[in-house]
Amino acid sequence: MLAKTGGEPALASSIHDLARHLNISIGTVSRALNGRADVNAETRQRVLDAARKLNYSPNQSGRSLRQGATRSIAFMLQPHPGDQQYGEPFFIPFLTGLQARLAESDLDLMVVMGEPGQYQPERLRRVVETRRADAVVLANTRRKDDRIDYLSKAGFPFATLGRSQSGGDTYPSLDIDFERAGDEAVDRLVARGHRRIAAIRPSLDLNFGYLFLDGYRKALKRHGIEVDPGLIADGFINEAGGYEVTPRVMLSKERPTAIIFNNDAMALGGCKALAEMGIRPGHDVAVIVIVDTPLCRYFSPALTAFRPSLEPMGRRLAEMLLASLPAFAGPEGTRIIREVWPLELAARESD
Amino acid sequence: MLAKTGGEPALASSIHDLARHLNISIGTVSRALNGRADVNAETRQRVLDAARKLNYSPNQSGRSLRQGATRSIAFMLQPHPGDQQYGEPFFIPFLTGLQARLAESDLDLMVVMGEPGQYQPERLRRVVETRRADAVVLANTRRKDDRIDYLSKAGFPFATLGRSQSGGDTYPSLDIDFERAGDEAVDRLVARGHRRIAAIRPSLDLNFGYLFLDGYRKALKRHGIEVDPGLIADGFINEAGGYEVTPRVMLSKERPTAIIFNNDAMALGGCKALAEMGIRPGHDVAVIVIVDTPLCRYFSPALTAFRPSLEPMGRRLAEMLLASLPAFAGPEGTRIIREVWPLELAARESD
DNA sequence: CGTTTTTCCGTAAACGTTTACGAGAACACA
DNA sequence: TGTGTTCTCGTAAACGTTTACGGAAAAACG
Repeated sequence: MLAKTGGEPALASSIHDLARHLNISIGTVSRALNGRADVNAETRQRVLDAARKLNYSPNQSGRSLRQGATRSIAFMLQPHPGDQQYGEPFFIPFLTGLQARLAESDLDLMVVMGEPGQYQPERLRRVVETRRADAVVLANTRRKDDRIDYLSKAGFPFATLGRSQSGGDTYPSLDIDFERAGDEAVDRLVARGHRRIAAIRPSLDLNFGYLFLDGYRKALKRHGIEVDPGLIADGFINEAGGYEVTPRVMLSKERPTAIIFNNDAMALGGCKALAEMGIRPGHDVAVIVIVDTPLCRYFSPALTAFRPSLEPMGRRLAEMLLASLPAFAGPEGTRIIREVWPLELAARESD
Repeated sequence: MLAKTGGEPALASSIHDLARHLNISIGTVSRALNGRADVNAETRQRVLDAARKLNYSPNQSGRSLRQGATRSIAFMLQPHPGDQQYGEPFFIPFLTGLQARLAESDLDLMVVMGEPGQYQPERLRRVVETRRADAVVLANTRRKDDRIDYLSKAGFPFATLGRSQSGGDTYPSLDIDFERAGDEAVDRLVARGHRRIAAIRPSLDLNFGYLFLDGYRKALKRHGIEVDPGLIADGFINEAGGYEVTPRVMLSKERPTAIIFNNDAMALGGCKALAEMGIRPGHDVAVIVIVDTPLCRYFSPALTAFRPSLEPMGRRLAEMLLASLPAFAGPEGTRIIREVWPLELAARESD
């Protein structure tokens, strides 16, 4: 058994303490606290005052047990594996928005760490089975995603940042329009005279890698440019991956004049490789990054990138998740919403 | 009230279901599950089998309520404020280690988001008062830290990554030896012939900024170099901060030949500023970064940096926290441990 | 065979809430 | 004054666990 939080009176006060202190029943105290109608105005005020004075706040375990709901939402943070892998700064603003919207509905956000590199539902299973959260938010969705399969089979409510082929259309999802971003990136490069455009994306089954490539291919086709498999490369989704794989496309028989990176970390690694080959991004080869981070802006040369609005997306996904929960759904009942948001181009120096 | 997780039989089974199914009392079921001695071996096996078959796992709310402990530890992730601020990739490997060690003691890690930029204990208060966690881990400790004051006054168990002047010596803490890193950075630069060495650190009250500067000053003094206030600058702890503040030291009356950055994001912004001034890191000015990230390694030129071992630190701080909790303390009772870990130099191209 | 010990299990209380139910008091209305 | 309605509150059960206690049966011992 862990340390009880009792001992210091300031924290230990329960609804019973309030009742005893006021010479009133616990039922009345609870009703007063919860704003029920059947309690005298003066009594309610006395309860509220006493609650403040005794520093009362409800024990969440007791409340959860009684209500069958924890009033907390879990976000699964899934680090990529590998040495010195610092993971996903990407998610901080998203989480900020998510948290903000949940707080408005008096819900807590808890982030659970996934096993680095393991996209299996083990950590998730723990949350679900011990009922630590009422719903889950997933990110880094894969094309075929075990976590989604698990959650839908278990009938546990969830929403995802990113689409997947798993689970059907049974859950809310919000995604960035990677397809359009890939398309527009090609458009932009072609308009600037490029015909040999390389694409570098993560090798994992991450769904956005496929979406990006779809857009890339579609745009090339529209411009009558044949897709050269030698200009498409998959690498591990970090700096090392970009570093390793970029030379491969640059040593293609006909060297590309532009590269689109599907990930900022890969772009950094890729630019490092370019530098070692004596190739200057922005001069000798154009570079566009699909998801912007501060790195892109402060790199030299500053990298042209497509930027999502992560904080609003966090808010929005929370909204969509709540709309899918029976307890929160508005008049029109439980709705499953799926949205795809465009990215905004941040034109800088590298293309 | 939120969606009950009941409905799908696979998830809803309680200890009562097991008891009914086996024609046995719930007390016996609980004892069997918890490995108590006073239960027949055959009975235990039957219970275990049934638990697996009915996919039983204990309801954490019920358990927490009864035991007065949640078996979960909260980590407070405190984002920096500001537009497009992607926060703290730094913490992912640390959290991985923390989580791993906690899991070994069957404890869950939950990350709670702090209000961006607000180092006040509001979000913490919520966790503490509703007893959602049994202890807290803090990072980004400030010199004077309201969160630490709050937790110690409340008598709530916690540990910190990073030291502080608040709260006395009453809590376990693990810190990086920023002082020594600052010292060694100067040492290294002096050995390479530098005498005018700038220091750029975060302007917030973050404690490590002070420790770093202490080491910097001490080393300069040892080498008989007078501290030039014009070579020390504080900026906001992100790329923009480094970008803004670096020109200031470079335009000092006598230009520095080396810069030590106390933060990788600030270093990135700083190098951007240098590039715009036509100053090449590694050629025209030496650059050392105190806390290494993949960015440092893949930047061009690769930035010499001091690297902490974050994952082991996470494990270690979990260990220290557990040792301070009465319920986990070993035979020697409750111990408060404070440790400071050295950094390892990753010598690269920029100095 | 009687007594003591051990083994095993059931009973019930407790953790802190919320809430259905009912009852007493006050009030309105005739 | 009698009856019905409205306010306000207390009672008690329930959520799913764990655990102190006691008792019955079995085993050990003389």
